[in-house]
This record gives sequence, structure tokens and C-alpha cells, in this order.
Amino acid sequence: MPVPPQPTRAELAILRVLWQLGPSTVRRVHESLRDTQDKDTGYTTVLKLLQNMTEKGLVQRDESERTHVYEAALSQKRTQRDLLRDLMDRAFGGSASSVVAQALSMKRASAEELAEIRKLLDEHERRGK
Amino acid sequence: MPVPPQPTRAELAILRVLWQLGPSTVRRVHESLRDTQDKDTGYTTVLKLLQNMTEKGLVQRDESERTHVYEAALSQKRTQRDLLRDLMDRAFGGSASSVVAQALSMKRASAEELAEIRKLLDEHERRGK
DNA sequence: AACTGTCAACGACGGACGTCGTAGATGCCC
DNA sequence: GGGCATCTACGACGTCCGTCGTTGACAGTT
Repeated sequence: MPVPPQPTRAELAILRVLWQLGPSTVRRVHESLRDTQDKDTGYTTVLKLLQNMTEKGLVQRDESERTHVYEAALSQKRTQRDLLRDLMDRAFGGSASSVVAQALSMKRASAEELAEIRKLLDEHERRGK
Repeated sequence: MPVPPQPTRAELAILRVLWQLGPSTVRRVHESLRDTQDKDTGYTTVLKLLQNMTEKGLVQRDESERTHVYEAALSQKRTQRDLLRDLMDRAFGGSASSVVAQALSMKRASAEELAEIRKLLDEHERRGK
């Protein structure tokens, strides 16, 4: 439990809901998932997932009330960093610039995105010196 | 089989070997994995993986000789793009700039890497206009 | 021809994952 | 208090993944 393992696909989908809505009940997560997701998962499936995630330390559970409330244990940024680091090591030989190169090659790297990226790069450089 | 599924962790490790060495026998892949990897996988494990990957269309097999020769079916860049796209959608809401932001926040984004990234950005912009 | 080594093929197995059904506890309403 | 809804807990199941042992074919050696 010191460092929770990386979330699986289904677990990550749940974490996204928790990051967006904040601490939520199983029901709220389930309904939000139903709205967003194309796939249709049952209530008990979401419950089971959240129980597993509690076990793994991915979420924290408040059981003071009869209806438990779940909250993401790690921030979205932290989780994104961990996941990207993992993929970077496994598929890009640990090269950040290769990752950026691939990100740029995607259609969704729109004009606004490019401007945003350039701003990030400037900030990063300024902070670095 | 038109579009092969995404490689799993173990499969990706094998693909990395094939990209580096070019078309190779099971033995060569196995030995290369033994050198690089900390983990120690058996010969038949690598064989089985490669057989599965042939089934999935991730690699192509030349059986003209008794000792088969395997080759990656998709380029490294293409695979990297698919994998990054998937993670981008699942964890970053499809935002390329978020991915770049996280990539920059990593220790390994060294000075040379930053210069490389800036060059990529310039090229991309020049090509875009 | 017998032995030895290498190779592909196949089957099995344990674990993780996502799925859900069912049971049991708790709360609410008439 | 009886009945209904809601919630958690538990167990099961099918699938995929990575792992490996075993078997049988083939080739080279003596």
C-alpha cells in the first residue's frame, strides 16, 4: 500500500469520474459512467471495482455513512505522470522527445494545442535557467 | 486481421527486439531479451508469445527454413503512435498538450531533449503553414 | 543405426480482470 | 410491523496473459 499499483483500464475510467465529480457514491459513479461511456457496466461491477481499488489503495473510502463515499487517492496529474512514464519506458526507450514527436504527429494536435505546447516549452525553459 | 490489436507488455518487449535486430529467430530474440531484460523468460515462453503474435498479426513469420524467422508487422513509429493515442484518450482526455506537459515534467527531459523538442515544434509549425 | 541437440507445436496452469448474481443488512413508508 | 428499496459483501465464471513442460519432428555426429 505504500505505492498503489497502476490502474487498469476499467479502474482508470472510474478514476476519471472521481477526478471530475470529486468524492462520490457508487451510484453517482455508475450513472456518470453510463452517461459518458459507450459500454454499459452493471452497478455491482462498479461496486466491485471500487472495492478492489480500495484494496489496492487507488481510492479512499469513507464508511462513516451507510452509503460509502469514494475518493481518488492520487491526483490526476500524478497518475498521468506515472502512466506516461511507464509507456515512455516500455515503448519509447525513455525518450521524452520521442513522445512529444508522436504527440505532434496526431491530428488532434490542433492550432490551439500547438500554441499551448509552445507556451509550456517557454515556461519550462524559463524555469530551468 | 486487417488491423492487429495492440501488443501487450510482453509482446511489446519482443517487438522492441525485432525493431532493433530486424528479422530474427526465436533464439536470437530470446538471447537478446536475456541480455536486456532483468526478468528471465524461458525459451518456450518466447516461442509461444511469437506464435500468438503471428496469430494476431503483430509479426510475420517466414517458415521457408526449418528455423522460422520473425519480423515485426508494423513499424515502431506506427506502434508508438497507436499506443500513445490510446493512453492519450484514456488518461488525458485526448489532449496532446497535456501529454506534452507531463512529458516535460519528467526528469529525463534533459537539456538536449528540450532542444530536440523545440526543433520538432519548429518543423511542425513550418510544415503546417 | 543409434545418439544428441535443436526446433515447433500443443496443452496446461495460475493469476489478473471484468463481469454479474445472489445474499444479507439497513433504512423508509404505509 | 410488514413490505419494498437500497446498499455492501461475497462468490463464481469466462477470458486473457504470461509461464512452462512435454512431445514429436528433424538434423547432424559418430
